[in-house]
Amino acid sequence: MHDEPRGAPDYLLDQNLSETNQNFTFTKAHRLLDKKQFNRVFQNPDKLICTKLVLLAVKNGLDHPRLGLAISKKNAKHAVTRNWVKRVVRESFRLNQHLIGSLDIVILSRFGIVELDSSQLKELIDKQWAKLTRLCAS
RNA sequence: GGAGUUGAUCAAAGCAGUCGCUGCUCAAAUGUUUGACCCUGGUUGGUUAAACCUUUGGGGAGAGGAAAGUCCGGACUCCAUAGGGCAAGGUGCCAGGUAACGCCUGGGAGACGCGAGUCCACGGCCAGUGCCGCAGAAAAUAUACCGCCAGGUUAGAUUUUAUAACCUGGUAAGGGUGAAAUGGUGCGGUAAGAGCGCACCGCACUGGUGGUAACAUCAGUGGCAGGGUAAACCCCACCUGGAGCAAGACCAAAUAGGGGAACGUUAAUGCGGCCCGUAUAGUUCCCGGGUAGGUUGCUAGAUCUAUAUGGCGACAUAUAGACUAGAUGAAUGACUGUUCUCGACAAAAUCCGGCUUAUCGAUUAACUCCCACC
RNA sequence: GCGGGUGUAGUUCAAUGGUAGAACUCCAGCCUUCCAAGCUGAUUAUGAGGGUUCGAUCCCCUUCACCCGCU
Repeated sequence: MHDEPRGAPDYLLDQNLSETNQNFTFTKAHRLLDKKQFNRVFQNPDKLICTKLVLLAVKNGLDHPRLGLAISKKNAKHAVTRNWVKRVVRESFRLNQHLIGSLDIVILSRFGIVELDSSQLKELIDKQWAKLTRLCAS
């Protein structure tokens, strides 16, 4: 994936929708920023629940997906582990963003997420993106 | 060489590469706005400058010793400039340091250790009050249960001695209870005893010496004050106004800046313990309406590093140099290769000074004890 | 982030510094053909670690867990 050609800015990508001119940035445009945007997702979402995570998704009408995280203090006690979960999820989102449709996604943690190690969590999340896209397309 | 004591410094394991995140800075491009100029009757338009948004490229920076707990103390902001009294709370050997402290340094008393050293909420129950369960004679004005001793009466007895019971008096040595019982040991003394007397120890008072002081030490006097508890009320000395960056300020947008009722200058609110004092000119309830963001505060400071001087030290002063996170659903990660000893506790959120708690280790300085050798 | 509060049997609550108690629950027995109800009996606790005190649920310190308020 590191051999992808680079240099094409986003506004060009938006114009011709080329599959070859992808890049893998993660800016504020790719996040849910305020309470309104979060509430919109919590209103009427498509849910995908597995043992350690809950994913909520809703279509957003933009050209790219957006991500929001809600990792509670109850499930991940220390700030270090909360930050670790967020970073792994964000990294996976960044690398897989072009496989996901135009969705607003909120990810919640469930009990036991601390027991996973870094590679297990990454593998788990990588699987969820494809499932989620199929769920929302149907 | 071994065993220890006290500090100081470091600590995302290190190196290389690719992708990515948040500020800062430089350059370029597109766009928007504003100003000036040009063409023109006017508009459109063109040139140039500045600011802003977005994108691209380059450079550089980017979690801790505890960032934690929120246990103390400050800065800062608003309430009134932070006032007076009472209440409430805190601190508590002495001297110093500090912006301040419940912190730190040095010294003293006490306890522990062979020692280097360590620990220590360490004012006052002869100002007053309260409490001390059970047990015990008695738990605070001391008292007299068992004892011990003397005298008397009665019983018994040939008589005396001795014995038993009762009464009166003396005693605080001995006994048992308890966490705690009115100085300890020894000698003298006595009917038995007792600081009744003496020696030593302890205690209290007075004076001298050393020390800024806490205190230490010496001499004399008194014969002995008087239980514990103040992290019980309390007394004494000192300190403390309240709320907290979700404090507060500004901008844009929107508006209801409305209607009704009640209270009211001897009053209401600020003033969130109470009163005084003081400031403001309204305040409260009901109906109805609205609810929403952005910027700033936000990191240059009781700052850090080095040197010199003063001080036992905490620390202070002077000179030179450095700029070292500032996010806002919240930034430090992922992957690949490689090396080793296979990597603890753990993430800034206004900022500092401490304390406490968690913690794999590494380096280093000073000192103590033991063993061996010279 | 800032500021408050609470920890006692399995549950809900009491308890001047002096043997931690009540109700419900659970268990055993009695009663009943059996179950329920009733009666009798028994088990079970001061979040943890220190300190003050002769003696701490209580007073003080540290720590852990939980709850609440403020955009």
